[in-house]
Amino acid sequence: MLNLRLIRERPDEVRAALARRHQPVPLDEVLALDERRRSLVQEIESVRAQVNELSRRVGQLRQRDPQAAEAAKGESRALGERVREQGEVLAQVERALEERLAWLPNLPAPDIPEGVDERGNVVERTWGEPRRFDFAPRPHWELGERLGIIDFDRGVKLAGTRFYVLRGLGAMLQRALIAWMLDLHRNEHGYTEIYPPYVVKQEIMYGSGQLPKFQDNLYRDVEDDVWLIPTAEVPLVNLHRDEILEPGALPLNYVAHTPCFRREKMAAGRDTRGIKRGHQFDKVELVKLVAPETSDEELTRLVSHAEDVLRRLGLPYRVVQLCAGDLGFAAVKTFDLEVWAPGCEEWLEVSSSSNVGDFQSRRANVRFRRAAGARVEHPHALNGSALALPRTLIAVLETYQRADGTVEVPAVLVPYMGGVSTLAPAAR
RNA sequence: GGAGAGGUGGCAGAGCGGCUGAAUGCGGCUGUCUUGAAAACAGCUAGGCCUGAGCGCCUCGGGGGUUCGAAUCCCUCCCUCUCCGCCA
Repeated sequence: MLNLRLIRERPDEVRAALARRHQPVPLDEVLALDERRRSLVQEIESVRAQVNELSRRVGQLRQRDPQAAEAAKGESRALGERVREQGEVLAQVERALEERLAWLPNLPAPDIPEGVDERGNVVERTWGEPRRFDFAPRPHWELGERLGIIDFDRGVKLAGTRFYVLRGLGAMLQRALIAWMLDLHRNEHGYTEIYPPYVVKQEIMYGSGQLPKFQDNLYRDVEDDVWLIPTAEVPLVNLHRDEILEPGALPLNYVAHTPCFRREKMAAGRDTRGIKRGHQFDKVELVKLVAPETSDEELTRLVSHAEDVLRRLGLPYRVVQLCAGDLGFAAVKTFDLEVWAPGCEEWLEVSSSSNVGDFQSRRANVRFRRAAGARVEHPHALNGSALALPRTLIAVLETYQRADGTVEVPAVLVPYMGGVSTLAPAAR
């Protein structure tokens, strides 16, 4: 949610910033509705003040001068009627305004690249050398089936297209990755581990910006009106909803592992091969709530924490900065990490880290105080995947495969695999 | 799921339908005193809205209603607690 006051006071700046996204935005409607709302509020409040004054007088007069009291009552009643009528108009205007406001994306940071879509993204740097093979590396769907660790057919049998089953050492390898990543972020990067609900109420989805715009991509239980989370970012960002954080509470650093559920309506038909894009996948997510002036440097730190995972796994990757036109709805600035998958021969987005400024804390009504008695402010929020499991799994399998079709387990994961250091076909 | 009790400020806890945005206590902040601290005393101590300051408006779990006027009465939903049932 953008600050309405900012839109009102500096509409041209806001308009210019939003234009960089290359999407139409109904800013003029917002301004007109705001104008209308303010004039209605003024009118209603002044009439209501009169009603309050009259009521006070009725209270004083009712013993002393019943007749005058009755007169005041009549006057007040008429005014009250007016307040009610105008109040309904105001409610309509406010609903319309909130609706428009809810659809406005965040303002891109001034220092990010210009661009219309992903073609405008900029590769910041790369790490590691893609491995050279003296045989033709297989894609993970072949490796997975030959090893008996990825079962596509039975996934479809159980839940339909875009679902799969991990089996044996495949399931174990994912679990090892999860446990190892959580430990890394907790022990070395200073995050607090959270186990959140995997379903949330509607207003929680609104708070992190998933609703109203991305309704089509969410799963939902209509009977209880709860929504399956598409990322742990949703519950984590809303953890302190409607709270005023004590001085000294920031920065808050959270890590959570959750499944993520996405209907992928917008990406229908894309990436249908393998486990790159499914309706259900696991992810280890990092979320920070920080003082506004620190959020830019905190983003750098967050990205480095995600990078650390790839480095320790020995997986070559590149850091991509998103241009203004490719930025997510809530984001101010975003860096993606793309890992090299030698089997399918593409760069896979395993992580996306964003500074969202106060966009989410405004929507979720999260506030903090710098000192006792100081005014309340909205903290900045940041989120980043570290990492998304299926794509990490793809990179591990394809990178560490051998000519005979077995796969070496990266050294850091062996202790988490109960000592297993090789994925082989017969293994259970 | 059934029965009962209850939801008021950071916490505890009052509140005949009218000067109660809310007594009182605790906690917190500031000041006096003190070398310093404690104690004592005094003051302050919710959030939000608006041509931004005006003896302005809103909020006592959410929403709706009655009334000139609702924390206080009515309806409804949500949540918490106790007991019973069920259960990973």
